[in-house]
Amino acid sequence: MTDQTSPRETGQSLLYLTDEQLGNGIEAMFFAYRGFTADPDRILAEKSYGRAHHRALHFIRRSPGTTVNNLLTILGVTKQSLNRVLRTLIDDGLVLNTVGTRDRRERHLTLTDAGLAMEKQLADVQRNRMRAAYRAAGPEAVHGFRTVLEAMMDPELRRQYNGLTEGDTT
Amino acid sequence: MTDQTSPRETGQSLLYLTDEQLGNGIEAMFFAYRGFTADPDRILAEKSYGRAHHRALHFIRRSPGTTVNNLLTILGVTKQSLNRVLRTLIDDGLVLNTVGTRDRRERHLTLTDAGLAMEKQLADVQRNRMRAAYRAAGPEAVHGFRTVLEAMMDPELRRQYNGLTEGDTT
DNA sequence: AAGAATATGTCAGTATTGTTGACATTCCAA
DNA sequence: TTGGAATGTCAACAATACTGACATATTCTT
Repeated sequence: MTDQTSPRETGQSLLYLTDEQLGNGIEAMFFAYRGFTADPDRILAEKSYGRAHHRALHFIRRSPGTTVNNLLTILGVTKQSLNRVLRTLIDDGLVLNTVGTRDRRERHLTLTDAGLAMEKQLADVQRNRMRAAYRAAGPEAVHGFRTVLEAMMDPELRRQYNGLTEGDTT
Repeated sequence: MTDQTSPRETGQSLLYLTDEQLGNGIEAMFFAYRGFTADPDRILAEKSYGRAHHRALHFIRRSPGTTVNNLLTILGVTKQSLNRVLRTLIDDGLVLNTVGTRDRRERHLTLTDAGLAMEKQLADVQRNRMRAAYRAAGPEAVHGFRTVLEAMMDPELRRQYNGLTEGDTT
């Protein structure tokens, strides 16, 4: 059997991290991410959309009026890849693409009512799972969860993330 | 600003979970998973492999002698998809495919020395990030992290996961 | 005003990873 | 001995990513 995480090590240094313990965390991420995407995926499949559409809808709702470039940075994909997804969302009337007023080269992206409804439907099932997990685990676990996830991000992504979640002390 | 997680709610029930708090957790998963896969992805790209190869190597090392069917269940893909990946790994001499002794229809998968080396190279960088995150977050956060991830899995995947990590009380 | 730089969009080609469906082989078990 | 399970393989297709090249409109800089 594996040795437990030593309770002697509290605070900042966590010694005795065996490869196996770390590997279990890695597998936990893998399996949890599967669960994390499972519910939206089922809805998306019905509507012939994919995860890429979900991500676009999510971040446009999150930052209404965001520019294409900003979205590219957050999503970390190429403009060609994003454009394909945005094209279908715009054509299907879920996303509005408006020329910028200050800088007319920019396109500002917002969700239409239909887009908002779609995003909500996806967000709801994903939040439901999240809520259930949070409730089952308890507030202290949730805090630790968020702390570890944040520490796992690339520094640049962490900045993006912190910019989005300002004011949330969960 | 968002209200904090109420310290009154400790233990099992966590009320006051706003959509925004849950959404932040969702984004944390998204950004953290990007970080989680970033390091192995860089190595894989050099060698013209993908994440699918990494996952196969990981779980074969984890359960040496596992059957194709077992791997299919764990990975949650079709046999055609897995077979394509296994084919290249076998042809490249990273995975051994041996006929079962008890049931000769089954194929038992194990890593060759080259496969073990490759898997270790990938696991090392992924564990390094994990270790850094764990250290930065501290043991209690790690415990919470694992608890929430486990609660987020589909029940069936959780069973798979618990089967693999038996004895780890981290 | 000319030219550089920026933001966006688009076309073409390619790779990875997933899917279905069909079919063959091998072999265990009733 | 036959039915079904485990495995492998072929073919076609779809989603999502990539690179590279190029076009257009706009803004900034000199």
